[in-house]
Amino acid sequence: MPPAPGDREARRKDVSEAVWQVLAEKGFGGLTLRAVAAAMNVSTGMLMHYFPTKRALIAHALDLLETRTAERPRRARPAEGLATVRTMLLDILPLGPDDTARNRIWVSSWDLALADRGLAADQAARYTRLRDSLRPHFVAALARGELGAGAAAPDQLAASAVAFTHGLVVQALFDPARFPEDVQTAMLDDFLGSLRAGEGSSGGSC
Amino acid sequence: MPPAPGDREARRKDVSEAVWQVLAEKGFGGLTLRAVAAAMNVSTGMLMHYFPTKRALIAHALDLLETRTAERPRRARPAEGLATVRTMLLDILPLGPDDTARNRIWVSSWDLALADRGLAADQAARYTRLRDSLRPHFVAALARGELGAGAAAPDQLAASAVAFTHGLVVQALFDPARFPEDVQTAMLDDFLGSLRAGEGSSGGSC
DNA sequence: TTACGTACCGAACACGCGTTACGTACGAGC
DNA sequence: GCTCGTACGTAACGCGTGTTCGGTACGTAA
Repeated sequence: MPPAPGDREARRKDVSEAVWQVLAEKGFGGLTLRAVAAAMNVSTGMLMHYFPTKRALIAHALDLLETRTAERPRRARPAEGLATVRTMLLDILPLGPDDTARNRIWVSSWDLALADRGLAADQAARYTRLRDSLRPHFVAALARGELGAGAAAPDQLAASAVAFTHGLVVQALFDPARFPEDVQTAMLDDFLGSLRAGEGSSGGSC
Repeated sequence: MPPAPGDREARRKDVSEAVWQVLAEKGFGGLTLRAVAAAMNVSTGMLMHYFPTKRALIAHALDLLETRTAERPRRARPAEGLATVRTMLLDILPLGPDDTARNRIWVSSWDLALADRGLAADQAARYTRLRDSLRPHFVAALARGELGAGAAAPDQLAASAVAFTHGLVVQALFDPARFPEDVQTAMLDDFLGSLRAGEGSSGGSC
């Protein structure tokens, strides 16, 4: 057997780190074999030993993006219902450097995804999964009476929450000074508060 | 004086059309001089007579995007207040082919913008302008009592509305089957309805 | 007519890209 | 010992990119 068998995966992790660094700085449009190789001080030929083609490297980059998103540190899920939704959406917003980098890379990937049918389908599936992970908590919120009388169906609520959150992400990425952590949090709380629709928070006008 | 002086602008319009076509198909990542030249059956050298460098052509593409966005056909603005907000946001959503293409190109441009400091500032300024154009109508809605008691400040309302709308745009672009025209409209109406917060629609629980 | 400046083409340039081929080092197995 | 397969590095290839350079056609000005 050749050298250490575990080294292979270790090397791929090094490559992942370099890929991540390049993506954070230049986005997918600037993801190039030479840039990745330069970021880890190796030759481009070495990269090809671990990723035979650039398409493989891009696929790995997207995998890496999805993995790091799935395995990011998350807040503890409190009670059921809207509070959980709030926590999940807070975990998405670019409140820290890591979240900012991750969101930047996600947004950057949309250019590629919109031009490639397969990648677009992947992205659509990701959105579906995200909405599906949110839906049961909206169902619980409905059951617990946390939502106003005019509340929409859980599917639509989930889609709206995702829309609001990602739209806020994009604005915050382009204008971080205008959307610091507390502003983002306040906006999210107001959005969720408006779903509560006149019950609970500040008493009604009766 | 050389040939017709008006021809110059006419030619630039032709180039604009080709640029638009390329952008709609390949996004900014696929915007290349040869692609544009091929789209109008001319040589790349001809392009350089009207746009000396690619950076100039990219700048023109962004200008074109902004112009076509500003000059797109718009719905008539009804009364003051939330109804106007609704109309303005409906004008943004990808409800038709033209709006879809425009939104695709916008999203595609974010990859470039996030990697370029100047372009990012431009995009941030555009968002500021969009929020500013929305704010007075939220002010009017507040004055007319169209918003619930717990409504946030007009600036924040405008930012939230933009967030919701653009987040919905992105989801609709990637999954148009799941977000047809009526679903988008219903989601927007529900979002605006939740801002009304327990007054007007279905009576409170008193 | 001559001179000139513009519009445009076709070919070429230098460069960066993804990819490939060749060469070397080195540890494992016989 | 030798062989072999893996892990690289080096150098180059072919190609597409943005850009440049002569060259031609043509309408205007003198």
